[in-house]
Amino acid sequence: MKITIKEIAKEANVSIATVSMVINKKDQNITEVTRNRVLEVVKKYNYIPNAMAGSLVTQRTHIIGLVLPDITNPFFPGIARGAEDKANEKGYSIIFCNTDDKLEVQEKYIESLTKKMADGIIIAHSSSSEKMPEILERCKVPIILIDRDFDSESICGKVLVNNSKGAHMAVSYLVEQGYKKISYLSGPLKTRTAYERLEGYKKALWDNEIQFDEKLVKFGEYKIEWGQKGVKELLEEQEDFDAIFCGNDLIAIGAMKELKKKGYRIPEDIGVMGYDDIYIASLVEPSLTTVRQPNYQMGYKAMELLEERLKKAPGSYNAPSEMKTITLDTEIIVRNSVKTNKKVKP
Amino acid sequence: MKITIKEIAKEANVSIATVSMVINKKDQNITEVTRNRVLEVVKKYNYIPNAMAGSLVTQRTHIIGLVLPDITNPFFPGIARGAEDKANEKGYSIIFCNTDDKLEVQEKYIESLTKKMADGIIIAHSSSSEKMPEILERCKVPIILIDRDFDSESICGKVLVNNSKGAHMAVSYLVEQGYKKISYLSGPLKTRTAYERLEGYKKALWDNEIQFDEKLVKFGEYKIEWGQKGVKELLEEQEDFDAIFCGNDLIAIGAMKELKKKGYRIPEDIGVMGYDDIYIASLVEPSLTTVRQPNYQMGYKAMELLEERLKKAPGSYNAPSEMKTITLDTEIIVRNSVKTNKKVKP
DNA sequence: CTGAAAGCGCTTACAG
DNA sequence: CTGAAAGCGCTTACAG
Repeated sequence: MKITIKEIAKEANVSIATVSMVINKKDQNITEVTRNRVLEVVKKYNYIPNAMAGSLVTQRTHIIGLVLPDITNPFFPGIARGAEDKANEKGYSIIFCNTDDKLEVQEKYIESLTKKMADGIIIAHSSSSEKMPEILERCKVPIILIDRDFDSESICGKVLVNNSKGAHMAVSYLVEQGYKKISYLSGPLKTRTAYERLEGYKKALWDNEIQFDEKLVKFGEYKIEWGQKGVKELLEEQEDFDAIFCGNDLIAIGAMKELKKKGYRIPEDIGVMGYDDIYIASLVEPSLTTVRQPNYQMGYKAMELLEERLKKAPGSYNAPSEMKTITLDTEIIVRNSVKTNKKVKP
Repeated sequence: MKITIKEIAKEANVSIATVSMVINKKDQNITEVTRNRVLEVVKKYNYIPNAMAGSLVTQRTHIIGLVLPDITNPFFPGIARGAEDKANEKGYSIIFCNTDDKLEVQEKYIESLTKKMADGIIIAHSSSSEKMPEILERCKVPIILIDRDFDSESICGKVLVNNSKGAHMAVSYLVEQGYKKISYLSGPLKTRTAYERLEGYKKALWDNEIQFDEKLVKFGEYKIEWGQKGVKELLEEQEDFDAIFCGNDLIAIGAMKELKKKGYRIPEDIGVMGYDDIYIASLVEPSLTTVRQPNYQMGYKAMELLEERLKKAPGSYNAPSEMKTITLDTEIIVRNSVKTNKKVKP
């Protein structure tokens, strides 16, 4: 069936050791002539070495496990793509797994990855659980955490997003545009994102010497409907607001819909900021200004971190002192072509 | 470092052959006592066998390559998820690759998968190329094609979508609702999808004894802007139409936007059908009726096909006679809560 | 019912 | 500069 190193060696009249060296470019000590002879035979038979056999002796598979809740959730493809790009660059392959945020499933995948001798694991850990599954604790390979923070001895790196800073940027941007009474239509407070963004919102107000008014902060769901409802509530309660910082893009879309329905112009009358910069937002509300999550970067950086770790000797993997955390910043995407008339004077 | 079968065997006072048999459940011939002794030691040391070592002798890695243009394109996560679910069910892992529709990249990935001894490959082949890359032709493992058709000896299965039938269903649905002058706002005709959907559109008209009118068919891009522009054109040209079948959801969104702007009510005055059923559509136009692509099914079925093939002996893989094609049907997703007043009488 | 041995396809000291 | 040999961690006939 498939041709092996043995056949190549025989055909080229050299030992398999020589073939191996030529193929792996460890051939400083091989004559030009021999090398070429080998290379020719390799080409002639389209010989592709069996990496698994090699892995068995090198103890490196160049396989990385990427454990995500669900690739179908628009949040994750960017991460996957980033990780895959970096992996490819460095000669790694990525096995991906969908856990649906279920701990048993996650455990099963970790075990499968362990069996298949993955060199490392990048994981967006299930938020639902308070404790790291035992199997991860026991896991012998380097683990990089993404997006969701978590403390554990066995983690060798983290790549997180600065939600608080993102919110701070968003609110500061609104202030810069001249808005002063900024409402926050948040997602559910029990989510870490909502909480962190609330912190950023408060800090931005503080930094700009704007009084925090809790009546302007409302908690709902990360859905379009909540954006509509939230705006309705604000209007009904006759709150005095001139801008809305929305917990995510869906809320922003809902808010804009409702505002437009009531006859407000955006951003002239009322400013609106989204968060997450999902594809949909730019299609539905082409003028929506949003905070973009660095998803691609997150995946890319995670893989980068992992690769650096893997360059080291297997022994020194999980020294806790070696833990590295990267916190990525978000970015403001301004799409408003219309100028607000609330611009502050320079 | 990691414990091996040798240690387990020694600790349990049996040979490694026995341990292997117990672990792989080929233990019909092993005494209850021996088995338990082995199992105990396995548990004690949390022994997880090295699958790669096994693969070397069984010639099966239980790794499948999934080659896609770009996981970031909303069309693909569903496919990936479907494939992964089935793979997981059957004990396979999936390595995923993004080719960006570039042939060189695709070749590189195929080679990498070959090196890593993937048992099979599921591929959405780059549309840009006319010929199958040589490396795929040479590829020794079973290959399943998804979404994009292509002829090649080395293909052992295909999972495609019946675009023509999908369009037929969509147009028939509109007819059923009482609409009679149905326009088709298509994507670019050079794409296979646009062409096939056009065929379905024509056939549906024919089957319902409606005269085909080429002035009602317009080709543009798969974008919101084209939906708006297309409607504008139809109105300006004073075409007589009472429904629009749109080439995809984005076009449908644009069309609905424009129609509403001009004061038409949907679906009372004018019916609109989308195609693809992307997430965005249901958010933006909650009442839009669409044709749903069976993406998840496509991935799932592809993996199923592959797994069946892999159960057979390695020798019989690529017999062309064994080629199986699965054509999946689309599904109409009706979201209109409002009833059209054009309903045909029963 | 269980074990000794061969072998999967490589890499890597080590000798020469 | 190149080859013989050991070994990576398993599975699988084959003996007994």
